Amino acid sequence: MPVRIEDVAAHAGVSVKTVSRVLNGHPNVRANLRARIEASIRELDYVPNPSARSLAANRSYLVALMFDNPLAGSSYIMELIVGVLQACKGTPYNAVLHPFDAADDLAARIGGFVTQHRPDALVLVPPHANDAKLLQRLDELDVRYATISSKLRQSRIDIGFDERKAAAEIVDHLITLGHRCIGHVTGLKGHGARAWRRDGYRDALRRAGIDYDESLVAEGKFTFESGMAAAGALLDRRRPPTAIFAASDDMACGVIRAAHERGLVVPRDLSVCGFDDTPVARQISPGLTTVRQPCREISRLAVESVLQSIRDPGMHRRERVPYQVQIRESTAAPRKPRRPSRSASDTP
Amino acid sequence: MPVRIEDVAAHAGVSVKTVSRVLNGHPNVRANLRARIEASIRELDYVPNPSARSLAANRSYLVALMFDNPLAGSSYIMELIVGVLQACKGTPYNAVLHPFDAADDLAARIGGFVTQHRPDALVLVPPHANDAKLLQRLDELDVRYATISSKLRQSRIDIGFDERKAAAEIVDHLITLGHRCIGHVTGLKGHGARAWRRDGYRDALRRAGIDYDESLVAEGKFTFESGMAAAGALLDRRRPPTAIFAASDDMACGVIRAAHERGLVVPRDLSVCGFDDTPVARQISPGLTTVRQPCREISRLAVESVLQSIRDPGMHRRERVPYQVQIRESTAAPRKPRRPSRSASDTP
DNA sequence: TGCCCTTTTGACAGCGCTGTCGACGTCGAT
DNA sequence: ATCGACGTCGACAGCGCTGTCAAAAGGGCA
Repeated sequence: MPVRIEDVAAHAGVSVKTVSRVLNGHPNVRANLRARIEASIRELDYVPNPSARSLAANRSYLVALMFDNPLAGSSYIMELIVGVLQACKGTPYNAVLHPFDAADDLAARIGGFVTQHRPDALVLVPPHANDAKLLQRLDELDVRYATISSKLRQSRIDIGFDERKAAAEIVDHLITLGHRCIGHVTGLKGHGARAWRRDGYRDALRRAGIDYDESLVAEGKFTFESGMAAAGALLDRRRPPTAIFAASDDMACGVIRAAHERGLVVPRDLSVCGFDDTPVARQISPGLTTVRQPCREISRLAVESVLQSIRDPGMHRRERVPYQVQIRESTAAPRKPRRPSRSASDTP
Repeated sequence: MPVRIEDVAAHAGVSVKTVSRVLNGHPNVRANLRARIEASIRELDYVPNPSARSLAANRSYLVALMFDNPLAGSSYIMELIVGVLQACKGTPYNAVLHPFDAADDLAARIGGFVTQHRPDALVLVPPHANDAKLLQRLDELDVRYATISSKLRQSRIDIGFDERKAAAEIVDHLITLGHRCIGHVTGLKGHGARAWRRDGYRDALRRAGIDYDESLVAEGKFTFESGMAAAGALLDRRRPPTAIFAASDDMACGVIRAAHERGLVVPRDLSVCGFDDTPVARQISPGLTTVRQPCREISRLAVESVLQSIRDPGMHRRERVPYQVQIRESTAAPRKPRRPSRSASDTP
């Protein structure tokens, strides 16, 4: 039923092979011939059959985005997906999604996965992107991959942004507002994001000459509940922080919940900031001050890079894309001035 | 490099064709032969090459989920995706995602899309699922599709849930709490969800003997901003409602923002409920009372059904899956009793 | 046992494209 | 003018599987 490469060849008066060359952007086709063939393609509305292409060329034209299964539903992944789709648009590549339990031994199972789906390229996000054994196995299997925000040097193609600098910048913002006692809720162990964001927090304190107080740092796991629990511990201290920097928006929401439960009003009694700029940051009241993580751009670049690396296997790329600090209403100057003596009247 | 069907045939001592029959679940293979072949498949770790299959069988083994482009990033789509992936797991089918601007004339462009990607089945969500011309064109092209929450009878396979009943139920909840003056923020015109949820709102009022007041219904578009604007209008009325039912969680968040801006505390001064149970409903403070829309199950059923319809073209299916009303902290009894005379003291 | 009909199995072609390899044309250097 | 080197193009086989169709095997009945 549909038009085949053969029809195009006949229409343009050339061999099938030459049409194929034009389709695949091969050099060594004279310009006028190329133009004639391209015209025929347009005229006949020809689109190559992906299955036939895959079979003959022994490529799947598939890019697999692998992500952690329990995280499915997070807007982070959705944003990444959008970027991946953008990158595939206009190429013969298609995106396929593969949730994988991080609990499983992925390094062991990846072989089966690859022979089954034969993706031409993989895009890995944390925690998979931080799995050294997995990356090594992929190298052995000679499968191209790009990582996103991996903490491993091992990955030849990695896209991310300077999370440490961003974290420092947002903590700077709190310091500029006048906060001196700033709590931090960390991310999940093993994630690069955890260390980078915490280090940024430290950097900002150091620059401002504020002592780093271990007891102001509470363990989180990037989730709402973990943020709530961690904030509870911080707020129940004898001398609670006037501001809390949570390493993710979800956790920041948990912090706000914990504050509300204790009768605190944000930002009057507590400034809160998050990280990621997920949709909830905009929708919560007050709007959450946070760092806009350029997910779409990151995954778009990751896909573009990894596709490029198919042609140029030796390729390396380590790109940090620009981010943006989003100041909203959840951060404000602390209520009490630093010297408690001045404000005796405001406790009723 | 990898094992081919030929290897399996040799190992089992049968012809390639018989192995193919087993792979595709054809009848007319004697049980003992089938068992032997299945054993060989397992032993050799054989997985059929999808491209070769597609080419020979003239099927793509692709299910396309088409959604509206600007909506990308919504957790609704992400949930649907998860369901689609679940349904594909264990089948030879793969899911591909296709964002499409609803603004474009999809009915005209779908032909090109289909010849390009050759999906075996489509899953359509609103607004595409409500595009009569699109569905008609798909029928002409003989492409199987399933719709999700379509308002059109035309669709032979549609999965959804009883949104009208669910809306009535959540408004019942407000009435039971004692609210009599309940506002409603509608969804976007053209969506079935808009009409169903508004009708449910009306049903509940009617059952409770409360007059339907047109001026308590404000136009929304399912987005945060539209909810905020609509709530603003309702709250600035001479006699503002004591509760607002927004037709989506995003809009409910907008309602809460509008309330905050007017110095109102939720739920003390205003009860708010939403619809969908997106992640934000859990993370916002106070937690949002809403209806849990079983997205994953819906899309999973949609895919299962549409794949089934490939074998049985005459198939019809119109399934309503169970939903759940999620009561959280954003709804409470109204502050002032209905008779204003009793409460003279509480205005300072 | 022999016949016919049904069920089970296999030989073969071909899906639509690309890789290989060889033929031909073109150009510059000798 | 001759030759080689390179650039350009086409014939052909074959990627790994399934559809078609015919052959073989089984089964019921006379």
